Amino acid sequence: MLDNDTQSRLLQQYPMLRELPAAERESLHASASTMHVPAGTVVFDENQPCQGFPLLLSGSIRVIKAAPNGRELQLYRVLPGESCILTSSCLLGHTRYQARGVSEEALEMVLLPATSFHTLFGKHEAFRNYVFLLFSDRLTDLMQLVSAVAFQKLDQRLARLIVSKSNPLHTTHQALADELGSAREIVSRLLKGFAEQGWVKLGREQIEVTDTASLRKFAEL
Amino acid sequence: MLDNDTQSRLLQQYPMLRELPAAERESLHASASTMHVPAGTVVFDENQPCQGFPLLLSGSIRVIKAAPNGRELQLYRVLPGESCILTSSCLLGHTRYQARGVSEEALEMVLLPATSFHTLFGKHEAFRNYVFLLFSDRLTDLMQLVSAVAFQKLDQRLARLIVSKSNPLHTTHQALADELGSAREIVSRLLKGFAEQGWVKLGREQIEVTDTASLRKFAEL
DNA sequence: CGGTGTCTGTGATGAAGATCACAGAGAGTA
DNA sequence: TACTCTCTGTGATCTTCATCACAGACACCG
Repeated sequence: MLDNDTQSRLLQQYPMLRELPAAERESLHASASTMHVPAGTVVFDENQPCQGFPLLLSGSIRVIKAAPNGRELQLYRVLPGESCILTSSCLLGHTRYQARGVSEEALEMVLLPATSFHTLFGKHEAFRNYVFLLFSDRLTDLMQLVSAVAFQKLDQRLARLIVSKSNPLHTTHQALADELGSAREIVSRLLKGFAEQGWVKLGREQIEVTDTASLRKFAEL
Repeated sequence: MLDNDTQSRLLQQYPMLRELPAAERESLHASASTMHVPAGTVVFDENQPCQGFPLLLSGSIRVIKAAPNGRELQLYRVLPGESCILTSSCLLGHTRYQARGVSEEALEMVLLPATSFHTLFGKHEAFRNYVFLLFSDRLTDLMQLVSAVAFQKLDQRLARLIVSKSNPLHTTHQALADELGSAREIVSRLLKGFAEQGWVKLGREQIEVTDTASLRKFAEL
């Protein structure tokens, strides 16, 4: 059961829920539950069956593939207002998770039981369309990712990653490496190169982009 | 308008169409058209808008990402009974193709106009579920592919590819390289290695697996 | 202040694959 | 048979990236 505050925040993050008839929304509120998860928690993991459909209110989830040797690669990131498409895939395809989800910051989310998800999905076009749009976006992302990993050099991928974030960037080289599926040293060296070009200024846990134009050009964006 | 023979073959390949009410099936048959495409044709290409929803009766389509330098990587293959999920994604997300589709053998297919697709999708659960299952399967495939490309060595990927095909394998090294997103020479050398292990026998446009067990084991299957 | 842990810089070394450049082998065709 | 294609084998070389091994830098905390 969701309290009033949560209900209104849910509607704010997921406007498509407004299109549901009031009765349906009521029963959604009744069957759902809220969850709080600290940062760095494994929310779901490879080969796990899927519990329910999460609606993120705050925080973010990194969806990653982990390699046996400890390296990892980020597939995509789930933000509030989105939902984990992997979960939809599990629920609809009756399969198991094929990747790992880790909370990046503390999460606040509403968990919709599988049955409610199926009901909503079967009955309401708005909900279906929402899920489908997410699906289709993720598919696009993944195809981009595949071709980036297969054909692009790491320096370009790194440049792209950096310009895609908000400017003074607070993160570690290791985190960037994990996002790219590479090793920390490589990222350090490449960043040094960028700095020598005058494109960025480096500091501890900080990267400041000083020449966005050149960096974008290099990233072929 | 589809003729009777085509209609029955369509139902054979796409059993879920049987679950549609007869009237709906009629109008589908009326609005759809058949298409024949020779082998090696680009059926759709990156950044193209999407025309309609193809239902494959025979032949197969390779869906690939092409790199600027001429190399390519196969994302997946569309077989009769399946449908191109990229197309669904385009139609539902109102985006453009993010990859290229090339007919492998001559294609025979039924093309459903976009409007019919949307009608079917909106009205009929059987059709929706079908599309969704495909979506979910592709997503799984793509995630596997990403992690293979990012973390696996080429020899393992090649081994896996070979054991996944029917045994005496008629294909060129170049074709295998294209499927893996690599270069022909590398594939040749790796195959030579497999042959030296006694796992395969090589001939012109032919690879015969002589020790499936070892090859599978090597591929970690 | 010193101690501890995390983050970063950097050299050395190695492995996997890409690229280039041909040579030779099969197979089809005039 | 000779000619021509395509397919395959193979060496040499180069780039990129991974890995290992530390050292220094910074930040926090007792």
